[in-house]
Amino acid sequence: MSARGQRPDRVAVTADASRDRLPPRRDSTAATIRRSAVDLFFEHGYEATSLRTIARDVGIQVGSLYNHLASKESLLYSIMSGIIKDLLAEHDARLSPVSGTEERLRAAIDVHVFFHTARAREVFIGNSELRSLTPAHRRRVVTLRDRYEQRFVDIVEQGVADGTFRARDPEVVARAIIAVGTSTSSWFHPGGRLPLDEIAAMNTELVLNGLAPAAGK
Amino acid sequence: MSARGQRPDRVAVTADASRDRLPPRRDSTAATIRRSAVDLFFEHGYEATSLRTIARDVGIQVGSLYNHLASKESLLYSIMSGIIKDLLAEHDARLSPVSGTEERLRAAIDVHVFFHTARAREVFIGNSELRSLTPAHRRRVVTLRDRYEQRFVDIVEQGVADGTFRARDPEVVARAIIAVGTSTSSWFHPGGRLPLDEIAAMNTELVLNGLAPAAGK
Amino acid sequence: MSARGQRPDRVAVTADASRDRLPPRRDSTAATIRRSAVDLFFEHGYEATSLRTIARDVGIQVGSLYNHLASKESLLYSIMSGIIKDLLAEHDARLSPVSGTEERLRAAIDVHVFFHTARAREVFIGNSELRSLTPAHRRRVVTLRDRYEQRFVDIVEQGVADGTFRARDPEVVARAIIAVGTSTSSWFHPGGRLPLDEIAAMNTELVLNGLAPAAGK
Amino acid sequence: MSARGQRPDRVAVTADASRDRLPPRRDSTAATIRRSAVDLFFEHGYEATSLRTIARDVGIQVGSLYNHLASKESLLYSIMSGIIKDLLAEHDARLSPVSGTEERLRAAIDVHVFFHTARAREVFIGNSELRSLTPAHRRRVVTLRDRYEQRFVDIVEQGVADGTFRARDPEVVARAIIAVGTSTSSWFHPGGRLPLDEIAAMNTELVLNGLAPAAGK
DNA sequence: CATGAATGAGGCTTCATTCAT
DNA sequence: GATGAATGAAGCCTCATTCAT
Repeated sequence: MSARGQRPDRVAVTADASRDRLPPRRDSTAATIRRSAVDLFFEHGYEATSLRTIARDVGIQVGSLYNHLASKESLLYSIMSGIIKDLLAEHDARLSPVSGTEERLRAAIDVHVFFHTARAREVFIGNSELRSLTPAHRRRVVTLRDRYEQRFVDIVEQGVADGTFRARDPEVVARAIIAVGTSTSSWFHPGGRLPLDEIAAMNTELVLNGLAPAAGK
Repeated sequence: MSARGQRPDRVAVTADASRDRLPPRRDSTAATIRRSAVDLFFEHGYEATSLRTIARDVGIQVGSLYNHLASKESLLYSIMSGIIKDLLAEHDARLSPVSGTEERLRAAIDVHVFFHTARAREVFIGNSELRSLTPAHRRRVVTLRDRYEQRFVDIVEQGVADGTFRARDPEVVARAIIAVGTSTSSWFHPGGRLPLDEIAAMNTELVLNGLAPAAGK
Repeated sequence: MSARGQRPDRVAVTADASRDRLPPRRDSTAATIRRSAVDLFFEHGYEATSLRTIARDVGIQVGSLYNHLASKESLLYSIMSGIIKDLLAEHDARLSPVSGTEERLRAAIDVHVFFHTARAREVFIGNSELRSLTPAHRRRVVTLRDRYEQRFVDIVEQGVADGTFRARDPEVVARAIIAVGTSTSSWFHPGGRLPLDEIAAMNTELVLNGLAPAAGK
Repeated sequence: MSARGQRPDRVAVTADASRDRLPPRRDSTAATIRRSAVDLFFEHGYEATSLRTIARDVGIQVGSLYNHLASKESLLYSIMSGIIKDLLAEHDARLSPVSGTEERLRAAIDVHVFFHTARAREVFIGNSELRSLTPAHRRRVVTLRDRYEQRFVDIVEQGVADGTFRARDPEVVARAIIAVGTSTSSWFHPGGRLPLDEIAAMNTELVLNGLAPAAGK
């Protein structure tokens, strides 16, 4: 709960790596499009955002977009699958060296909150635009999301098994934990009344207390 | 935590009674439209739902819709403001006779979870379509939502004041509590592995334990 | 050119007689509709005026309009044929006692200008909405208009025959005279810089001078 | 009044040259749209003309129109402001070398009549569709029209000042002159009983006689 | 790679008209 | 006579997508 200050950037770094892969030249048009799309999908929603708007934001003509993407939906899919893959990668990278059950849950919540805040717009899209995906694409994204959720279930189950936690149903609890962290990203904004690491700490505390075996009624 | 079985219906009664009337015959066209809209907005989103689709679902011509509504947006607004008003009413009705702080929080979580599950589709719309409202309408809905959130903040603050709860920041905690309950409605479906009242109980337990003063570090 | 003050009302009286024919009871709904239609057709044009707007102006529902009219077009036709019939009647009533050629032209211009100003809105509609009539209705209105125009041609021809006027082509001149008077109604408004009878006098003077045989080059 | 035969073409040249080019082949789509719109607005009026109809006339899809115009109203505005600007330019070009007051009025009437006849459809639109313009656009067109009218007022005032004309009110007279010329365009059609230059001559004669100082009463 | 024009479908909304009550 | 709801057509405009240049 102490040295939390340096984490946000670490999170952000990994996250955006995918964006400028092999040729680290100046910003490719494709990357600019992706960034515009994230902003606009976040602000107005996928359905309410037209390719015209994206093109205007990027500074090219609508037709030119098709040199960089196959369809509007494929653009959404690439954003949605990208963000969840990044989240999984971040989670795994951060959790792999941690061993104690409680410490693992702390770390998991931590990554979750910071990632959701650092990349709030993409995460928001990831949570709200599932309906607009092709069935095939939707299935793939849902699979990734389930995989992430399972990470939390595993930790809670492990904790229940080794006596660290007390929980009637690890799945329900895992979802509650995720919801707490996710919801933070929807109202937190930098420069507000409280700094992010303090909010994260409170969330963690609430959850860990809630799971503490001694506290049972 | 005991006699929780009979509550769901009690909750649902106030608001959508018309929906589950026994003879599903003649209902006012306006009510049918509203019901169709709720279903379709929930399933495909407001932007992705066309009035054509609603009209087809209702069984009238598109133009005929305008005998019952002023615009597509006004339909959305009436749904969104309606659900939050119902929620507030339900909360107040259920909480008014309860006095102990912990009991009040229990009751609040209870109403929240059951309401969110009984009317999951409207609630979901209420949480995701703010962007599609007119600025004026958006402001009104946000005001109502803030009012509801404040109910939880008040309870937590009261609990902190009288020593029932321990919380560093009542606002953050209130939001976490709401998020836990709200999120349940997005994955729960009747007939699943667990009954709703059990899930609600687990959420309540998690939260109350999390706030228990004894559990402090 | 002297006692012109009493004429406007005389003109107006005949004109509106048709409106409240046999039962001089309180304003029939039909008359109210007609008056609203004249105002709205004048201000926004026939095509741009919806029956909804007329109904709102009258204070009834759209459907109720059909208790008083057969169709939107028939409403227009009744206005258009009514105004031209009134104009013809006015012209004939005023001209019948006048005998000298120049005096007859003076009187004709006079009636024309005052009628066009007293009932400017209907006249404007009569001049601009021919296109919106049914072919059959259009033919009838055009016939009436031609009949009115012929009144002026007759006077000019008579004047040319008896040496009062000099004109190469009476038809062209007659149309010019009518145009001068008609155009006045499109810019004149009571309370402006000049009173109507003075404007009419100037128009008459211009035309009579233009036709004076002595003035020929 | 002498060599008037060659003028019509001179008048028409400036503005609509493209319309009567010999090979009626490939024209820009934008120009084709404009031409269709002029024809259809003239024949049925702006409100009664749908973009559907224009598109069909041009031979493209309705949506494709929007590659060439911003809105239906902007199309109307471009036609209306274009015609009055052309008229002003034509007037100035033709009047600039003429010096005598009477000669200037002759020339002005001449240009007016021929322009109004050569481009009768656009002029008609310009005179009848003001109501359908945006307030801002309407203001701009009205300003241009006032400027044109002022040209005639100036000439008449000059004539009154130097004794060439006799007129009680130059503004009223100027409007009468314009009305005579404008009205001609509404009934004249080539191949009729009289050639255009003869009609124009008669109008000019009527007006000049009407203004002749000797003819005073 | 970018452009500009075309497509065809569909968006929300308004219209005149009809008709049972 | 008035009402309110229904119809079916049509209004203007925007959309994602394609393709020749």
